Amino acid sequence: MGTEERKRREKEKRRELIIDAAEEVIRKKGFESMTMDDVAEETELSKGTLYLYFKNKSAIYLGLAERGSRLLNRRFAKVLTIDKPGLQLIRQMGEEYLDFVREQPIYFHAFIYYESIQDLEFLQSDPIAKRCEENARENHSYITRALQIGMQDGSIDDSYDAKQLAVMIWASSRGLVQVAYLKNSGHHSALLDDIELDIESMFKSFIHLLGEGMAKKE
Amino acid sequence: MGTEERKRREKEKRRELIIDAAEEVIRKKGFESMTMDDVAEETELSKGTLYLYFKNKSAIYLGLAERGSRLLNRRFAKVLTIDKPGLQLIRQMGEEYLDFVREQPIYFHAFIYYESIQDLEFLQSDPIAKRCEENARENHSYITRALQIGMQDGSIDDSYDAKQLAVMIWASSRGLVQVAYLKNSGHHSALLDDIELDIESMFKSFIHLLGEGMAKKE
DNA sequence: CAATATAATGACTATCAGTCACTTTGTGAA
DNA sequence: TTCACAAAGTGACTGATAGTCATTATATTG
Repeated sequence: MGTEERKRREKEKRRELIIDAAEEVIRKKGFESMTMDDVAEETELSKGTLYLYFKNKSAIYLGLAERGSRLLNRRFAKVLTIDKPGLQLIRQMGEEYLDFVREQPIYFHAFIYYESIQDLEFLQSDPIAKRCEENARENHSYITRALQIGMQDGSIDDSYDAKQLAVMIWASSRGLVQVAYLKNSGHHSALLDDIELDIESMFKSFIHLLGEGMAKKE
Repeated sequence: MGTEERKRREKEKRRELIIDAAEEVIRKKGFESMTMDDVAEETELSKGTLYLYFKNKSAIYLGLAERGSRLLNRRFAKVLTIDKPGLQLIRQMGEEYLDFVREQPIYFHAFIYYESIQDLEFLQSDPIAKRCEENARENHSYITRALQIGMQDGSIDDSYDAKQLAVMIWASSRGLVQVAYLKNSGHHSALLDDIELDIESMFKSFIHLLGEGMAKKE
């Protein structure tokens, strides 16, 4: 009988509901202020039950990061279906990343949280952490793919190593996007206010700069 | 009598000692695991006394960020004294940043912490937070200065806005440097391991890429 | 329907940030 | 030097909250 299977699916569904609730609580109270009691109330479960579905609070945050990285990957995958030069695809992915952070800042916060986890044991044993890792890998592969396309169509200098370049683009964009995140979320910074910069145009400018650097020289 | 002044200095000294202790505790136990009791023990003060010098635990972390940003600024200021083309100076600052994070990862962690603070009230009232802000501004001015030098000596394309470009360089480098930090600190990432990349060379490559992008075209 | 397994519960414990009534130390006037 | 007062220091206490576990409720199955 498919009881076994049904149970597994129901458990997965419940996990998703708990993550939904966590998202809702964070929307109301902020990321760091979320408590397990809040999530319990929001889900209408008891606190103890939460721990049947998630090892600890970290695991819930990780669940958010996993969901976020999945959503981001979906956007990137879509970009790859567009028929344009590789360099354009990279540009488009940058735009998507920025939009993503603006529309769903909670997930970006969860990424930051994920990266702050130092507990190796936890990172290697938890299946959600594993999926985060896989998602990061998938994300990297999309960027690499776009670069390879660009190298073939001549829009990107093929003397670079695509995989390494992908890491560079990913990491540096992350830095830029984080600035966007900081501006959006509470963290006020007079420096950023002063410099008359809407992030949008700065990001465009940055991608242009990268493009210049990557472009094939004659 | 200079009693007033002496007291002020002693208070400042004590604050520094507490930050020293916090650093030591973090070295032993990790950033997030530091407790006020730990710091109290390390300083051989009572917990209550800590609160006479720091409003709360956040303020101690902030103290670390302030110290860190001061040290980083010192490095950047030094670079500016070198007589080389602007583009070279930017390159050198990148190297310094990377070294800094490798040698003093605790401060970089404190930067991340600082950025995660959302409490506007606290950020605007706390004098240490103010100094962090000032340090960030100073840091930005060093990068801007190097860019301006580069624009004058022709090593950097002067069609960019120096201030805006400085933010872009700062933010993107931050992303790269963070990868270095992740590799060093506990956070294991199979993705980063797989791609045969020592950060050193990737960072060099990135600065080269930026350089290409910023370089004056004929 | 009874026996057993699985899921859910919430009172409880441990930890830790932050407080405050009390004690100790320092200062300056008599 | 001594006393009164102020400033600095203390640690037991409180409140919040992550995580546990003995107990209860529900589902499954022979």
